[in-house]
Amino acid sequence: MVDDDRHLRAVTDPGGGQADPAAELPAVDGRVPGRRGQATRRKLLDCTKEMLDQGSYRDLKVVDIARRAGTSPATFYQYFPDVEAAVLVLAEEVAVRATQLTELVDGEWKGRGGVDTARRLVRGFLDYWEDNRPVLRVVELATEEGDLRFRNLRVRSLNAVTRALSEVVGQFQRNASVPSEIDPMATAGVLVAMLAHTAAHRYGFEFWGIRRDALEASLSRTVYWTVTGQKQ
Amino acid sequence: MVDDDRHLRAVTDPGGGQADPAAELPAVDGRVPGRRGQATRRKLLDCTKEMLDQGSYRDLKVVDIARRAGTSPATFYQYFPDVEAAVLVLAEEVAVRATQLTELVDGEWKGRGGVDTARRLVRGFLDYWEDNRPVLRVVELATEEGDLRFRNLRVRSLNAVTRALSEVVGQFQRNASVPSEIDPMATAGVLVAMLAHTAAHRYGFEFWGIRRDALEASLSRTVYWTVTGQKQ
DNA sequence: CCCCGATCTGACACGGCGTCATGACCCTAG
DNA sequence: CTAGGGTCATGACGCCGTGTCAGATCGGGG
Repeated sequence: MVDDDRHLRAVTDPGGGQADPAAELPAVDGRVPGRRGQATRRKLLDCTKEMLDQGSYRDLKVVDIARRAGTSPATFYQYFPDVEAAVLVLAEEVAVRATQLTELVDGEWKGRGGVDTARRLVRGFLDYWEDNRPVLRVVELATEEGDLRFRNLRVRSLNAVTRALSEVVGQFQRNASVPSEIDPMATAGVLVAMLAHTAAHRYGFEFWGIRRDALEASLSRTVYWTVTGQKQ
Repeated sequence: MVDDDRHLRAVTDPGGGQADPAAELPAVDGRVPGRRGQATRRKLLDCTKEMLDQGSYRDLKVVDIARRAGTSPATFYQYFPDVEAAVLVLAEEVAVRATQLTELVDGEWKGRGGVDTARRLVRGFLDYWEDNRPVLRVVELATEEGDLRFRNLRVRSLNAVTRALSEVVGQFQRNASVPSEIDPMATAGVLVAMLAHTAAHRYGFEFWGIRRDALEASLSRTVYWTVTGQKQ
């Protein structure tokens, strides 16, 4: 109980390493690891990811990660307070890549080009999810379980796209194409929810014999209409 | 290892109790419990639900359920092979209530009435989720983790609504309101995904200051347009 | 080649899991 | 009302993963 502030210290006491905000200052027990330490830390992270690619989050044990990394469980705890913490770092890395989605919203939405923009956005979402499925699965999961760390992460990564989309909706609203009583942010949020959930459950759709083309088409159509308020 | 067929037996050997398909023949070790047994089983289920209402699924321990029910852990294992099994029964009960959603699709979709039908469907979804949030959370969770039992359950409950919606889309397609190259089932699936995900993350939306009214409005608008292919 | 901090790990206490054998309970036939 | 037999509950146990030490090991600068 006396040592209960270890994790806290790791967070509150940057130990002078705060200079580089990009490198998640990895906390051992308050110190910043050297070259060798960094390597093991990375190896542990990689192994965590590999395990996640294979089995479920629920069955992700520290022992297994350690074994796969060829170290002892104790070593794992040297770098992360628990499994969640390790996964959180992975999630952070994935969240950064979500910015690529925001860029897809920047494009022509008026007229025929709008359909293409919508389609590109849809493709981007499906691809992004495909590339990072295992980690995103956990983010979704942990968020739903009420974990604030993951929730904030999720909000941060989807916030940008949502705001961008909401912006576009707002334009078409001033245009009188979208009814004035509609809340642009709500609309954008709902669309993002649709994209995220569809992407997450894609293989569930294929189970019903629905191919990716058809999915893209339906999603694009709905996105385009909802955003622009216009028939394509 | 000789006894490894215990659970199997529970499933494959109805023991003559198959007459009532509504009563999930509860398996102890192959026998069907009597009055007292039924009672404890129910109590365990109820306590499981209560625990689920409070804490996360990950932290749901057999010990805690048993303690709350005022029995020993061993008793729990008399009725369920593991925690998942108990939750699955609860999920089954919730899934049955999903039929109420299908009924909401039956209604006038043409003209002004269609907007109301869409709105009622949206409301139904949000309410259904609100009423059964904790259990549905686990269904979503377990499905995403690849658990087939939960996945099938999820498919079964959402399948009905999706098919019904797809039916309506098909009508408007023959009407030439919806483009012929669109797959009705894909479209319906995408809409259901949107509704489910939005309902599941509703409190995430409120965090952004988006009220339920706005959410309903945006959802209804998108549903109506996508289904009917017509401006409201 | 030695030294010292950085890094790793064996050993341990703890707690939940799942499984028995056994005992308590209840109902009913005699 | 009481013994017998099935129903139900549980104490006790072995197993395994967690998280935490103290102490062993490593490896690069002096």
